[in-house]
Amino acid sequence: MLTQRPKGTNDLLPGQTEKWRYIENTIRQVCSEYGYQEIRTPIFEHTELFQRGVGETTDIVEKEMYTFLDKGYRSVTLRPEGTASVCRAYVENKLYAGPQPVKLYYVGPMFRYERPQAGRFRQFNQFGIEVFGSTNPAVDAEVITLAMDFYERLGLKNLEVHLNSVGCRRCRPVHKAKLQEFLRPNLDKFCPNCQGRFERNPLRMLDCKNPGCRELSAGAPTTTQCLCEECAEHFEQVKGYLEKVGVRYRVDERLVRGLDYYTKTAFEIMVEEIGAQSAICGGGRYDGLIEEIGGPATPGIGFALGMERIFSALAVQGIEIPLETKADVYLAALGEPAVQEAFKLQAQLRKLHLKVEMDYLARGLKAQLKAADRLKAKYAVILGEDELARGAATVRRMDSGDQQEVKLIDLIDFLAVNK
RNA sequence: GUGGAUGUGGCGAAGUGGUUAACGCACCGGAUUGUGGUUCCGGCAUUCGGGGGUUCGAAACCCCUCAUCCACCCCA
Repeated sequence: MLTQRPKGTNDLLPGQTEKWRYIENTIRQVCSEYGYQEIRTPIFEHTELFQRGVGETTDIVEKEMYTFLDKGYRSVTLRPEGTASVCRAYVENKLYAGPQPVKLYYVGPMFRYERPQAGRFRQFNQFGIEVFGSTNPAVDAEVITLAMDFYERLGLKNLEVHLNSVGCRRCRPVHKAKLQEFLRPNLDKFCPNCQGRFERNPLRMLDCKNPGCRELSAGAPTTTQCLCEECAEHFEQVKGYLEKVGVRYRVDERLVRGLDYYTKTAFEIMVEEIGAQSAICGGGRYDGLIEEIGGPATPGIGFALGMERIFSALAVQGIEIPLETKADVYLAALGEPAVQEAFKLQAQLRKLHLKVEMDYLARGLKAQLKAADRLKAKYAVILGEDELARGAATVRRMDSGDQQEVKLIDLIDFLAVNK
C-alpha cells in the first residue's frame, strides 16, 4: 500500500513526461493561433458548483464525484470536468464586462470516482476550450475545427465527428413530450435503467446501448425533427460552416451528451480501435449554463478532450512523438584531478546552453563511454591523466569514432563551433 | 456498483505437489592493465502479491484478502 499509487492514478515517468510536454506544446500552439487564452482554475470547488453546473441527474454528480468535507465542514469536490469551473470564473471575475467573445482554454487533471479500465482513470487530464458571449454558429464550427486541427497536427487519422443538435429551452419540452408519447406504450419492455430515465430525461433513452432498448426506440422522434426554427437554422449553419472548411462530420441523431447543460450543438469525436472508450473528445453549446449558476444570460460553447486517450490513439496508430536529444557532450574523466577539471568544463559548456553530462559514479572509461552512447551524445570528451598532463583532452565523435586531441584552452570554442 | 481474467527477479515469461525456481531482455562486472553501440564469459528471486489452511513436502491444491487489467453502466 505504502508504495502503491491509488487506484486509477498514474505516475508519469521521465520519457513519458517529455511526450506530455510535446502534446501540451501543441495545445498551446494551436490555441494561440486560434486566439484562445489560457485560464487556470482551482482543482477543487464548492460541491454545489458541480451539482448545479453539471446537473443533478448526471452520472458524474450521482456517483462519480470525489467529494469531502474540509476542516471548516465545507463540502468541496475535486473537479470532475472543466466547464463548470471556467463558467464560475467567468462570472466571478466579471469577464462578461470585458470585450466579447471570451475565448479560453485549460489543461489539467480531472477526477472521477469510477472503476478504471482501458482509457478511463480516476485522475485523468483534459484539454478543453470554452467560448462565451456569442451565439454565432460559426463559433460552433470553429470549436470543432480547432479540435480536429489539433488532432491532425499530432498525426492522428480515422477520426469521426459525430454531430447533433439537442435543441433549446423552447424545443426541448416539445421533443420530450413527443418522445414520451412514443415510448410510453412499450415502457415496460425497456431496461430498468431506461425506465428510470423516462420521466427525468427520456432523451438519454435514445442513447442506451442495450440492443433491446435500441430496437424499441427505433423510429422515435429525434431532437432534430423537433427543433424550433431558430435551432434548426443554427444547426444548418453549423453544418454549412464545417463544410466550408472541409471538416467531415456525421449527423448522429442519437447523440445525447451525458451532461445536462447542453443546448443546440452537441458533438463527439470518436476513434474506433482504442477499445471501449472510443470518444476522445466531447462538447457542445450550453447557452443556459452561465445563467444557471447565477451569472448574466450568456451563451457558451466548448469541448473537453482526454489526453490519456490521445496517447492510446497515437499508440494504436503507431505514431511516435519526436524525442529530444539527451546530451550533446559527455565528459569522461579518469582520476580525481581530471574530474575536477571536467566539472569546471561542464559548467562552462552549460553556460553556452550545451547539454552536458559527466560521470558521478567514478566508473571506468568503458562504462563512461557506454553512458555517452546511451545518452546519444554527439561527443565524448576524454580527460585522463595523460591528456591532463598535456593540457588537452581527447574529443571523440560518437557516431564515427573519430577522435582528436584538443587543447583545453581551445575546447570550449571547439565544442561550441562543432555542436 | 456488477461481471470476467490475471498476479513468479526491473520487464517479459516457463514451471501446476518432491532435493539447487528454466529462459529471454534490461542492468552490473570481466575478456592482459584508458575507449561505446557486435560477440563471448560471469553476476543478478533463501523465493513465487499478502495471510491462513491441507500435506511428510506446495510457487503449484483449498479459503480469505489485496492489487492490476478488461468489460458493463457512463463517459475524456
